Amino acid sequence: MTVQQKKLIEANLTVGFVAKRSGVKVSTLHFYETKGLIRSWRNNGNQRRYKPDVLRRVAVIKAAQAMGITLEEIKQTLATLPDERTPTKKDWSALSKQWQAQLDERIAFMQRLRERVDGCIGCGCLSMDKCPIYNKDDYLGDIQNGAVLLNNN
Amino acid sequence: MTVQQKKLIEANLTVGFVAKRSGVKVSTLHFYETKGLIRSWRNNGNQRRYKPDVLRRVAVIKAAQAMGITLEEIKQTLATLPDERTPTKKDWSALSKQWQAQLDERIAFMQRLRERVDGCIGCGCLSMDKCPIYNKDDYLGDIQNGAVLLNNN
DNA sequence: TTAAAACCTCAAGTTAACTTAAGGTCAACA
DNA sequence: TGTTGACCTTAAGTTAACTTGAGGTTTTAA
Repeated sequence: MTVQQKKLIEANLTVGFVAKRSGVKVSTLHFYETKGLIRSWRNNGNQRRYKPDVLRRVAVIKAAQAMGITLEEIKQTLATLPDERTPTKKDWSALSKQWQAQLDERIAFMQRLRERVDGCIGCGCLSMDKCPIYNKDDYLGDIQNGAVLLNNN
Repeated sequence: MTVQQKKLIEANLTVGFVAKRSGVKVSTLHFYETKGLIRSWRNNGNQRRYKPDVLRRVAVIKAAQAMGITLEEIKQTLATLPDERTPTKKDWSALSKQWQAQLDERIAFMQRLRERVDGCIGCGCLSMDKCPIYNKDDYLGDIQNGAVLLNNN
């Protein structure tokens, strides 16, 4: 049995192990901890140790980010998970529900935007008086409080 | 006839006018200019003047941003517009086509993500050995080069 | 037991996309 | 003709989400 397998079974994960398994850097885990998104305890030598469910947490954080949710919002939502016990299926389900709705909204927004792009940006009405694209009340109002997609490469 | 109407007709827009009409700040227009996204010439008193099509350009920039396209990418795409003449319907159409495809991709990505969130984050398989969420090759691979949505409030 | 690998903290750096500030010039209108 | 509002430039500040570096300690494995 390797050390890592042992660690896994003992449910007592090192930061390096969590980093490798979750696909984020050690520095990111440190960072998430300072932001209150994940938690750890320390061993005798002051090194971080994690419960296995941190992996799910990180996965959820990443998924939520990919949906366009900020770390701050994610933190808020993760805070609704139980503090004392390990989250159950039901707990994670509730999170999923919250973000589902947001995601639906964003998809709808993008679809409206696509129509707009198709219908308006490519349209022939280059006159400033007539083209709705020139009217920010009509056009940008939607975008103002909408979503922004970014590449994270 | 107001001064602004006059300006419009003379096709010789001030930065303040463009800012108001396009819904961005004057500093943003300055910024876009330094980034090569829009252009202006100067009057005798060294003040910026714009052609009316700058309004469409800014609108297009905003729309593209809302689709998750970075300013750098937008710049690349805008560079395909003709330099010498005012862009026509056809020119803008071509841009629209390029971004349509990207937008479609992103929407599809989000939809996959939603399924994933629904099926996986909320699922019961909290075991690290079995749940695909713990396997970054299977799960995070998609996200790695995917999109990130942010609020821009 | 000892050297390398992994870990620690804290401060500073990074990128995108802007915004704000300071200090000065120009233009519009009463 | 003055004064207020619009502009100008340049530099520095801002926010999110991390990353990098320096200098030092702990663990692991041969």
